[in-house]
Amino acid sequence: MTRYEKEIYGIVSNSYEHLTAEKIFEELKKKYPGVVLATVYNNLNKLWEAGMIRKVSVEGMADRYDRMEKHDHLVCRHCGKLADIGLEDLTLSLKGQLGEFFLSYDLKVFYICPECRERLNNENER
Amino acid sequence: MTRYEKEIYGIVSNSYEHLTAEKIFEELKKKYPGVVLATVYNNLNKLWEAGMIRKVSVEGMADRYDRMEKHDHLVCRHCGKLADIGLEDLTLSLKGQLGEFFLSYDLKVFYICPECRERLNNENER
DNA sequence: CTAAATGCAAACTATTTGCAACGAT
DNA sequence: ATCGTTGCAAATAGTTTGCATTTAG
Repeated sequence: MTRYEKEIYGIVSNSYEHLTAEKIFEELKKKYPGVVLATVYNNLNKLWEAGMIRKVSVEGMADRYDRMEKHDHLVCRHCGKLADIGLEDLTLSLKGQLGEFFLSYDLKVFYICPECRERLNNENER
Repeated sequence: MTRYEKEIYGIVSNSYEHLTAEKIFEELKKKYPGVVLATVYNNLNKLWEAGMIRKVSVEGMADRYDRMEKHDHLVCRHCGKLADIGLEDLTLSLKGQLGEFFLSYDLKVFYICPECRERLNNENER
């Protein structure tokens, strides 16, 4: 594992935010000002292919990177922000339905986040 | 509803494939050779925002457009192809866990599709 | 010493936007 | 006459690639 790979893995897997490549790049630059964005992308892809980090894709937004630890995502339909949520594990049920062909799953739940809800309420009251 | 909107809605909602904007564009051109890709994107977005079609986003691939009818997706981790699958409906369970804030959910199941499985097997036997 | 990792710039893909012309009410 | 729709070209965002250079085992 190279310097950057290790560093990027650390950033992604220790964060509870859902960082874009750009954010990770900014973070990494604090310690290694010389690093370029392409290197970040290359390492993110390597880590993803090695199954060490997750990539989270939501229509219209840049991909986010996330720690592996099992959890699902809430996605605000208003502002696009992600939040973690631990829902019932579907693995067994899916394995039952699909057999050994099952690899993994990705469950996203759409909602309106508390901040957006509040904002919308305020706008309506006026 | 405009000509193109209607046409595009028809293409997407009558197809069991998971079409990209590009494919829809090609389809539409057969009937309306003058249409441009930007118009397709604009109409797809309008339809999506109106809740009339789905947009399916998988990391690294162009977005796919799909009919609304409730179903989940199998995604091949090898070739990226999508397939429909009807899994147990999670709506009630999620509403129970999240309350009225719940809007909808998106469940993708990753696997290796039959074609890729076969291809991989053949390669191994050699 | 060698192979892999990095920097850099350029390429590329998917998608969106601004604006002028057009078309339907 | 007006307002939304379209064509067009250009812009943008996100991401990948090729190649020369550097770095690490």
